[in-house]
Amino acid sequence: MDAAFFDRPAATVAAELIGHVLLVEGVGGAIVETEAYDRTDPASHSFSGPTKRNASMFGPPGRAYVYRSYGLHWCLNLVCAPGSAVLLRALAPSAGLNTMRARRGLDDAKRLCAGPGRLAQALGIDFLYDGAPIDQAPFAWGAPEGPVRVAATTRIGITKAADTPWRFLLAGSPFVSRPLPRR
DNA sequence: CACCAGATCTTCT
DNA sequence: GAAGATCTGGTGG
Repeated sequence: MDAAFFDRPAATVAAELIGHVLLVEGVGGAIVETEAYDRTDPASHSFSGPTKRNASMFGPPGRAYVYRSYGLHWCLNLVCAPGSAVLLRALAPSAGLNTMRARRGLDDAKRLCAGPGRLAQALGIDFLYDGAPIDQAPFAWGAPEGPVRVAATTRIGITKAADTPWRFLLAGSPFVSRPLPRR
């Protein structure tokens, strides 16, 4: 998993990331839910051009873009082709469970990393990680451990481009933030 | 389980 | 001023 992997359209990377294991300081698990945002996407932070907040999205691929959501949560993105990024929305926790439980003040593994704010809190992500290279320590990657079935659906919590099917999840996973809609 | 308010930062109007 | 890539704890069915 080197920087070149991320130097492609965000939707491609978002789909391929499903099932890969991500660890930060040895804490994490398999990615089960992602969303893609790009430069031409009205829902994206990068749509209106660079700002102080989104500067990382316009920097080199393979870095982190961390922003504050609703004034209190951190959200972790992986920067892809210029102006695009993948939002990490959920993990299936497998390493450092007790660390995540302590950070989240919660026992239930199904809710430890189910949602972008929860995931960032469980992994100890904050603004200090903004711009950090994700192909180096403290980040570590592992290949999917079995067959991966990826489902695509619409993204959550947005009003613009609400019909764009750029949310990807591991079919049948109990660790996603919200289940795949019926039909 | 559905709905709702509150917390409170960054950008844009 | 208002809206937003959210989460939590409350109330009510």
